[in-house]
Amino acid sequence: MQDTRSLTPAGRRIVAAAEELFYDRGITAVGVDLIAEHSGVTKRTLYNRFGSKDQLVAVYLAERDRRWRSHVRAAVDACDSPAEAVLAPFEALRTWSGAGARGCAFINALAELPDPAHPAHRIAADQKLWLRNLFEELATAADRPRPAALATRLLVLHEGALATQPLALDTLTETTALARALVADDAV
Amino acid sequence: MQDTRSLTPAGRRIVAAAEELFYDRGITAVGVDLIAEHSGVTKRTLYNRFGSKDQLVAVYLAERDRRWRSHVRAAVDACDSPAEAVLAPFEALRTWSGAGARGCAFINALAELPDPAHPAHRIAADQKLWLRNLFEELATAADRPRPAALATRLLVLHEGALATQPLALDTLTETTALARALVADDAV
DNA sequence: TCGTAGGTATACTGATCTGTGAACACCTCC
DNA sequence: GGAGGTGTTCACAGATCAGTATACCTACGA
Repeated sequence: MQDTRSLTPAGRRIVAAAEELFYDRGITAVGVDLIAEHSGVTKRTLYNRFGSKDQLVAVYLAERDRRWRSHVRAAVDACDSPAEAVLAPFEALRTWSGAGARGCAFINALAELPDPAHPAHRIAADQKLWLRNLFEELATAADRPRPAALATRLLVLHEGALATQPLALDTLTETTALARALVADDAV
Repeated sequence: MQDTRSLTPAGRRIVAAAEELFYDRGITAVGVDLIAEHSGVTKRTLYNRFGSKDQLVAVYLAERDRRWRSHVRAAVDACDSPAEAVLAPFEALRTWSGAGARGCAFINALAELPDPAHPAHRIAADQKLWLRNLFEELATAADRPRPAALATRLLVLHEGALATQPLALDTLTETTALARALVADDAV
């Protein structure tokens, strides 16, 4: 859709406020008036920029997706070995959002917007598919056997750690350990 | 809270309609008028039984939790060996809801109701904790080493399979295979 | 026979939410 | 100096939603 950097200053502030409010309080629970107020902008401007709330939701998810991918890519680039790079998304998850333990923004969005025709569905599905393919690429680069199956397993582990995040069970360390074992041990 | 069997006939129909509608379309998106209409009951009766929509949401989640636990227990009891029983929740997940691929009702509820004071949070957290403890009990009964760590890993796998369910990637078979390997192989 | 519980029918209140209309101000670039 | 893009102010429409009020009906047990 639209790129954030091509937006006007007011548009960027709106997206920033939407990112925080939608994620923290839920999409349906947050009204456009609240977003306008938090971004110091009139509701009229919001509608002039984005046309509808649904469009703003799509921009919000696309922007979060963009930031997340960039965060993961940075973690991958920071790795020394290809084997270590396979685990980079888990390291990225650890450093992504310390306090804001509200789980995955895309899974949450799907929960609130059941209509498959909503643009949020494509964005969410694309994001997970992207991560799965990244896992497969990294596994291939690290010369792991059966990279496709390994990628699916790592994706499930990743989403499981993300989904159990709001439960305050501290599952990430155990999950990362298991992922490391999966990547290291060819037998499993 | 209230047990379903202690409810009046109209009350049971309301809970049944709420279960279907809340799960399929989302809690916030479904109004009390729609639930009353689908259960063939007046809105007045709904409020006489449950007092508020929040209360009805809590009853809905508690009832789904009860049904899910009973489903898992049945799968556990149907197993021949203790080692097989550790994997029963994954088998239960496979036979739980074939078509309704909307992910975990409790995670979805948390996404829509961010207020930690809402009764839904306690119910959801209790459900995941119950599953984790069940995994630990089953792992102990099957004489697996480090049952606590294994239970956490199996919980993450379970939640990961559930979270990726709406994405239509068919992750459950791969996840079950990994869980089986985890239970079988003491090294990992 | 009478009271009580469960339920119906219908209209209504008050709040909230998305989205629009119209007039006006500022700034930059041609 | 005019035009167009950006944003403001403020009122308002239209819809939806949670929850209430009032009156009435029926079955059943003491």
